[in-house]
Amino acid sequence: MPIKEAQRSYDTTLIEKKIQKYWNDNQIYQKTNKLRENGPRYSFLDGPPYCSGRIHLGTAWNKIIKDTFLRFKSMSGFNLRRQAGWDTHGLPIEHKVEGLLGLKSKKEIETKIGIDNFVEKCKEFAIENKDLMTEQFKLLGVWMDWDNPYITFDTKYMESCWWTLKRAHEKDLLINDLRVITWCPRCETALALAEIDYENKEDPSIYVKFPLKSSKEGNEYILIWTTTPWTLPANMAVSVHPDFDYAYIKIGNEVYIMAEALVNSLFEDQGYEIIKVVKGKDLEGLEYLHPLVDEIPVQKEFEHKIITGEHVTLTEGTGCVHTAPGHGPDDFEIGKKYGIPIFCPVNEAGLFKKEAGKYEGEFVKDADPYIIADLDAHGLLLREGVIDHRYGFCWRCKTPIIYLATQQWFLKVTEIKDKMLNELDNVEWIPEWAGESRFRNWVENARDWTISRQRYWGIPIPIWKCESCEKIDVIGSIEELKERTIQGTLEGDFIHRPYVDEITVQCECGGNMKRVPDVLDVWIDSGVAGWAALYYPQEKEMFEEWFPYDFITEGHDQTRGWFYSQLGCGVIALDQSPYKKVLMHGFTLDEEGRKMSKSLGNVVEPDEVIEQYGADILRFYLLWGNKPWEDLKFTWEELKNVAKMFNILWNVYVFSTTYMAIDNFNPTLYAEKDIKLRDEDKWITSRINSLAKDVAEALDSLHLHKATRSINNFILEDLSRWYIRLIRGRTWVEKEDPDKLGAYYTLYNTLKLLTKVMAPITPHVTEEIYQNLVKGVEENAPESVHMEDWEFNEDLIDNNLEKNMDIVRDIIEACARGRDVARYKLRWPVKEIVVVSENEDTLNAVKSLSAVVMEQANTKEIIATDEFENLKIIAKPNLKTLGPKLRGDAPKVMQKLSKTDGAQIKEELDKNGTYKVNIDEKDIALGTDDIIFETELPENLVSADFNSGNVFLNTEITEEILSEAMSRELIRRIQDMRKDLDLDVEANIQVFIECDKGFKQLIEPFHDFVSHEVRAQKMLFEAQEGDYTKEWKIEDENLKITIKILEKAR
RNA sequence: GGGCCCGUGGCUCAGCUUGGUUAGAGCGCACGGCUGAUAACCGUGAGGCCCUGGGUUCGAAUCCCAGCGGGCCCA
Repeated sequence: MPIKEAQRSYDTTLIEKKIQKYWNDNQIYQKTNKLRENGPRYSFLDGPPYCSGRIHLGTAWNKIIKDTFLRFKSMSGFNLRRQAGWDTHGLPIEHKVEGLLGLKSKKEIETKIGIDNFVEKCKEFAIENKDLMTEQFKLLGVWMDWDNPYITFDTKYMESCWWTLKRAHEKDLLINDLRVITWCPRCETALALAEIDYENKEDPSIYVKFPLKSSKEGNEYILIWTTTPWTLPANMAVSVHPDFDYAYIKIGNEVYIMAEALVNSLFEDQGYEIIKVVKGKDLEGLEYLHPLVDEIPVQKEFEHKIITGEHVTLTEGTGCVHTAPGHGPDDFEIGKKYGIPIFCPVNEAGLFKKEAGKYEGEFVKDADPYIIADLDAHGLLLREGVIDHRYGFCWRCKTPIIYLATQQWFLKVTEIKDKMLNELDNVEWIPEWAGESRFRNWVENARDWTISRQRYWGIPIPIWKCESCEKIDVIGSIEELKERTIQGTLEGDFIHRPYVDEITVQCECGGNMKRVPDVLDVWIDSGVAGWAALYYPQEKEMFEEWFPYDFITEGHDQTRGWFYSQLGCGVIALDQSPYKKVLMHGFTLDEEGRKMSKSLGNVVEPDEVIEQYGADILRFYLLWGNKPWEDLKFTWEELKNVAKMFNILWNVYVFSTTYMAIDNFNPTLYAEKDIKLRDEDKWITSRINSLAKDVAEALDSLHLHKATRSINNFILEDLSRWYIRLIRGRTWVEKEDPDKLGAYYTLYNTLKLLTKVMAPITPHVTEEIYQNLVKGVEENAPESVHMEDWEFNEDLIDNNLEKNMDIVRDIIEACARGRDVARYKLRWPVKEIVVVSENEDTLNAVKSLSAVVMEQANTKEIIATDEFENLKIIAKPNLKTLGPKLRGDAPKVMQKLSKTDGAQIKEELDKNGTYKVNIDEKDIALGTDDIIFETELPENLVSADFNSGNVFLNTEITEEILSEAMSRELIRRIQDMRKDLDLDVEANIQVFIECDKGFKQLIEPFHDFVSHEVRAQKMLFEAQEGDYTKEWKIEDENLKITIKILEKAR
């Protein structure tokens, strides 16, 4: 099957559909993997996207980076593991399903439809979304093991997760503790730090006076500031910094205690008097009255004192910090230190409990105004305002989080932190700062990880607690569970809630152990992916082959997410980091640099882009627009730009196949001796091999932007703008000419290597070209470009030739500029071009590539020299010095000089230091300062600069030149007419020309040349009937051209 | 308040690691050219306090310090 002429236009949709079908029908992905199965292993772990329903541009980018790198690795001979992964559990799906089922609260899940139905529904939803998203990824051309992914709800996967928890327990890293943690009152569950989003929010900002007990007159107060009035019911103390200065200030009849440094910021406009200043530690132990004792009777039972703590700052507020150990981590810590009861009158739904007295039943945030009003009524509200500040929100339901003291399960990350930091040293980060600075900083500040969630759709926490002796056991496998089960069945999806809740196991003490009803934080789910995806430790073989992973890549949000959870879980389970190399990539932003979000309405869907431009163009663009680790502003304009480049590539391909098809070209039929390679052929061969080398380096180091930019530059500058231009004439030759074959042969190999180089980035269009071009003629070639080996020939790289060509291009461009200035058309040859440069490399370049220069500059002769002798040197008197000296003789000297050859004057002046002028019988000696030399271009010469010199073009029009120029003008007209007729390139014609005798004479010497160029079997200067006649004007010549078609288009 | 990243023509970005001729592309704009790759393509031109201020240096877009602005993460 020979090379076929390509479709005229680049139809991405058609090509991509066709190619994807080809891959499917022929199992190309499977065959490609099989081909490499004995190669060195390279393991990759897919960060599992959440099954939310649709992929967005960021997820697309993520998978495209992965796909490109992995395809490159595959072509480089590696045996890959590239299993896709899916994150399925957790709140987001629970929310969606709650919505679908019309449930309004957590309670309704249990009361209205039951946990079993709810969990089943969540699972269905996840599967549905997984399938939808898989299709979307496939449209992008992403090759992964889609048929065999790891899924976090898979029983075996969850089993590995349980094992991890057991490991944690064995190492004493799993604890149950009362702590203040971040809590979502909407979802009624604990949240980990990684599950909190920060956004700006308006809150009340109030200053409250707490009356001091010791005050005799009842007019002394300690002043506090808070933005969460609802935490005041739980106030148990006020913290001051032991070393700061605190002032007693008097305003009117009242005395307030606050940090001296902040007095002015608060009371600047008021008259105040500082009575005394004491250290914070002097205030310790002072008792005050809770401001809301009337509303909250329980508060009467507690003592309220001033305590000291280092956490107090002077950045805002009063330096006296309202302390509620039930509602703040710092407060909790200091409360424990002072033995203050952890009073928390708020329940899991964020409603005040009975202990909150008057506020019972109220949602905390809604109680703010009542509390403020009550404070005001007691005369304890000093000031009230509004503050706009950053506040944490539940990352999925966007409810403002609150802090609550609850009993939760934790992983003691603080104890393994050092080990994690150590392991970090073994990981290679791209860019380096992502790991060395950013991630390291995050790990250094790690806290214990709250892993229990009071929800339903998740991996059940594998902790069983004895009803009699309260001992806990962590079950690490299904086998273990089976052995110890007293009650419950281990069938179906027993490992999920609610079924697992019914399984009770035997305690050592003989008692009955029941499962702790929590599920795990979803970040554990993905954190264990490294071995859970390999079903370790239940199965060992795959694990030994593939673990740890050579490479992962995710967005910078995963610093606190997957990069972290994997490292933590890895150190807990296996004492090591599960990954060896990480590329941290950026986010996709909109054109203004804003995050893409539904609320802003600026979301760009990958499908939308594919529809308009195709997956390949999207892929190339995403890897081209920016460095991978920087955020990418998505702009349609830039996409258009990339599309343009592909159009040009396609044009090159069309051009090539057009001629190769006509001539039935087959590169396998020729030996070196049958073809003639010109310098430009060797040059483009060198360039494409250089490109392959550069791209290999760029891809391997994940500098993907460098790869795409090199490719872009090669296609536009080297291939399209230069090489195709240089070989045009040769492709037009009709016979079996070694020179033409040289061009085809080179073009063929260049395109072939280019498809390989681009295959990882744009897998469809390269496959399309490969299938026609390469598979058309090379029977033994692999079935797919993606099964080709990534290789290039270093021996074919000729840096010197590349450098010379650069110089020559520069010179040819300068010639074009010169012609432009002289209004001398490129179609008209020039008599001579002189390249002048003092740079030897430049002169050598011109000499070695003179054929290229002559043809492209369209000149009859080319001269390279270090000095241009044809310049006319003009000597002029320097009137500044001569005027005063010569007075009346000055004009005479001027005249004399203008008549003498400047070069001669210069020569004499250089030799003797003076030049003598004879005027009116007397000699006047002129010194160096007296003469100014100027150079002038002789007539018919035009000059232009290039990087390392000048070119001079001789634009004198001789009879021969005019003759050739007119012939070329004529050719252009006839070609234009052929195009009007939409003739096939190889169609033959007859041409009849009516014109002046003079014009005919000019054309006569080029009769054969013209006929050949326009494929005219006959060209006569006479009027005859034809298929198409058109009148033209060339310069001042009027003529009429008639074409007669000899062969109809095929 | 802390950590990290970014700041280069109107727009999108190279260059910065390793300081050195005149800071490069593309888009857009203006002008010109080409016409068998042609619903394309090519060239020329205008357009830059390289965020600001200090410092190091013979020399700074590049290195150092401080600040400003933006982003992400955290407190």
